[in-house]
Amino acid sequence: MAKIKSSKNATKKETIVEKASKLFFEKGFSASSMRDLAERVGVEAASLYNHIRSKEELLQEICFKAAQHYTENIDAIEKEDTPFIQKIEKILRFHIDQMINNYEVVQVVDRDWKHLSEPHLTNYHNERRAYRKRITAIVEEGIRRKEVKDIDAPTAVLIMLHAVSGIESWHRSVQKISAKDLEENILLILLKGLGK
Amino acid sequence: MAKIKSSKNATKKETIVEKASKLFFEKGFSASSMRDLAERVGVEAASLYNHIRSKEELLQEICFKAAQHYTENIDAIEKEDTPFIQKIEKILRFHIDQMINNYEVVQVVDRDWKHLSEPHLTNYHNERRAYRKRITAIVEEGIRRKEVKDIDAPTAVLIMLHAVSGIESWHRSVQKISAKDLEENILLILLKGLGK
DNA sequence: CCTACCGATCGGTAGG
DNA sequence: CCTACCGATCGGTAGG
Repeated sequence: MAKIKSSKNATKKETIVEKASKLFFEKGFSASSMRDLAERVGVEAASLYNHIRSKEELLQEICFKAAQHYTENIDAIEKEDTPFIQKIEKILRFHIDQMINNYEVVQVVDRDWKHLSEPHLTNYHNERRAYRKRITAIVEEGIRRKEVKDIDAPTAVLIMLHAVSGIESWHRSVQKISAKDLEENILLILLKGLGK
Repeated sequence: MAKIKSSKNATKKETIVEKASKLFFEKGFSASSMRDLAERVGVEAASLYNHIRSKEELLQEICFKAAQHYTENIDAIEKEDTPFIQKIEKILRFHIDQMINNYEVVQVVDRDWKHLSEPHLTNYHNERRAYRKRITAIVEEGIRRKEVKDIDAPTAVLIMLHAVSGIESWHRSVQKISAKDLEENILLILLKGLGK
């Protein structure tokens, strides 16, 4: 409930992780240097290591915090007693919201999670697979109840999750469309299709 | 027409670019070293520079060759005298095919084009925008002719292009679904929607 | 195509 | 939090 948004009462480590998210988003994890990061934080590179153990720890923080956020959301949706097509809609709305309001983190996680080292790499990979499986189960139940078209559920999940990631480009564009309109358009396309 | 597919009569430079595509796909452009690449090609790192000018030239080759391929396809589709909803379907089929049969290149281009230096970065960015605009124009004409739902066309294009990129995960998965079934499922979802 | 090597930069540590 | 510095690795060149 207590959402801290880059405010002054954030830990120094939190500040570092936040600056790292933006840096990694802009340059990618591998092309980002600790000296780059230190400059943005406003200290010397060596000083960062009083708050973090390594560059990779930053990536771990980013990836697993995001994963936890995703898990909490799917927990809540699974518990709800609503039609399955509505659960799918809520999952989509959550991902759209994340991509609009937390896109640096989302993009870094999607693009750079492969740079995690073991055992974190395997752990993260498993979390990712588990998350997709839970969404797949919801889609499959939706199909069984005739609320969803008879499609291959894992394929549908891949499309749902990746279609939404396209909004990243929206941030850089002229943004002639509002965030709300964007959300409704995406839902319309994915739920009802492009064709008339 | 003459498609050479990693055959023996490829130039040494072509071999290097091909190996680079796979390496960049696996590790990302920035995390790939020329010594990595040299080992895969079977020579010393210094020897690569008899065939290429720099590491970045490899990325340029990959990005602009792909861009040319995309442009040729949209050229052909624009010329066709078919319903616009069919043009959209053909665009989708082209991208699905690329993602299934040429996924290393597609992924490298999408993930690492930002590491191009000027003036290539701007050139590539412009080509990308122009390509999307041409697809957007097709979607808009489809809407005008009532073949396509009345949606925000740029948003639809973002979704189309990114939804397809989700298939990359399909490669890593168990592949219980065939390429043909995958293609038909994607088209069904994007053209007709998830809902029943 | 190789050996030998360059300057630059990297992530990270020691010690205060 | 800083100065000073480490070994490793990077992209790339010289010269044959």
